[in-house]
Amino acid sequence: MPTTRKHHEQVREKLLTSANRLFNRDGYNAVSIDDVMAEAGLTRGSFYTYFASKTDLYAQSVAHVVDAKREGVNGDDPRFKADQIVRDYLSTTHFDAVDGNCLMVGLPGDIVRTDPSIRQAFETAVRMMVEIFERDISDRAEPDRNRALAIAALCVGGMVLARSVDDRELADEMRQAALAVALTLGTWS
Amino acid sequence: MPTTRKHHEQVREKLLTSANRLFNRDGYNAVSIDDVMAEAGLTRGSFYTYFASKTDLYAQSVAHVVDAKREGVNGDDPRFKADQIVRDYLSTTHFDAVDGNCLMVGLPGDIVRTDPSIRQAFETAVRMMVEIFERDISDRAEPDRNRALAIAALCVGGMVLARSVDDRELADEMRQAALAVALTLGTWS
DNA sequence: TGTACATCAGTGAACGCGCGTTCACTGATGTAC
DNA sequence: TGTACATCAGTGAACGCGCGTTCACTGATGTAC
Repeated sequence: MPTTRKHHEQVREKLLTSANRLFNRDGYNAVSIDDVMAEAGLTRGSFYTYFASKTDLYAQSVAHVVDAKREGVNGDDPRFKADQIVRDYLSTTHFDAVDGNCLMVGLPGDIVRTDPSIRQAFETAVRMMVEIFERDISDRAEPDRNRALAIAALCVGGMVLARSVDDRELADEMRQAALAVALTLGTWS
Repeated sequence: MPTTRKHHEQVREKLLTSANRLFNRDGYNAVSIDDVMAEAGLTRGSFYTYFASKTDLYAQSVAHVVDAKREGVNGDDPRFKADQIVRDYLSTTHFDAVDGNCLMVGLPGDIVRTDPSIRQAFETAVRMMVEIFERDISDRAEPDRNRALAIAALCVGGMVLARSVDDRELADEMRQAALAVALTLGTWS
């Protein structure tokens, strides 16, 4: 083999990480293939050595985040406890798009509707989140699954709404309300 | 005046209604100006007689829905009671995009971020919704506003997630969980 | 009432731009002998 | 150890398409006289 498999895997990894950050920050449409390649110091031509298409890159980005999360979930790391996930998700850091791990927020509805591979990637992500929430809901007397699903909806909806509104104060209020109610639902506060 | 002002207003109205349905069904990007004009039996050229740009059309569409809702809100029509709004929002009808009134679900994040006029239109919409929820929460003992905000987040998040997932069963589960928890929060069930 | 004119909705071709995708080619590197 | 070869990452120009936007022009209609 003229170029090593390891090298290929490293570059792919790097591209996924960049894509991840860019997609989350700017949204699917606003990120061009040039942008992603440039972050890795490459030009557009070699993109197709790594991915079949832009939607493929997106789907793989989602899967990449999920894989990273999955690894942490079974350990003791408090970052992967449900309440911390919710706090991170609805944090100002994620809101200001400095950093964040939810690709859903930036994806236009038309692409989701068209591409089943993306929907499948999201599905895995959603299932994992809901599973964690369900597992970590402290008080098990009541129907958990509904609450776990609702917490996921609160996170995404809270962030989408906060980001869609012009007034920063209203945005913050929305984030904080979503967070407060989500924590209550999980009986984490 | 060679062509009547009334005519202008009628056509504009028709375009907004079409745009509304199309945007909601297919998402911002997937709807072209041609599509909107075709629904009114016109060709693309005259679009700019009515709107300054595509984003202007979008912003006005949002405002149009808000105006329509606002009229109904103060009457006795049960369709404008908070619990019915939530039920409609999280209904299968809205999910299947046969009909629906939330333009937020179909708008890509990049456009929201770029265009302040759209964010302002959304802001008005969000404020109105939250206001209705707040007003109609039956039990006033607890902090209402947080709950009202959370209900809005639940609606949007529930629908976005349901639409982003490949498995219809999971999608239905998500919708129903969001609905159930939203109704509980409003103490409407 | 009838005629000339001004206005503006509507037309459809053309423009321009962004961007995903393709392609012929280069050059570095690992492998075979 | 050294040399020829095959492989494949990487390049950058070019293609093609969709679509928002512009523009010169037409034609219908309300208004002025």
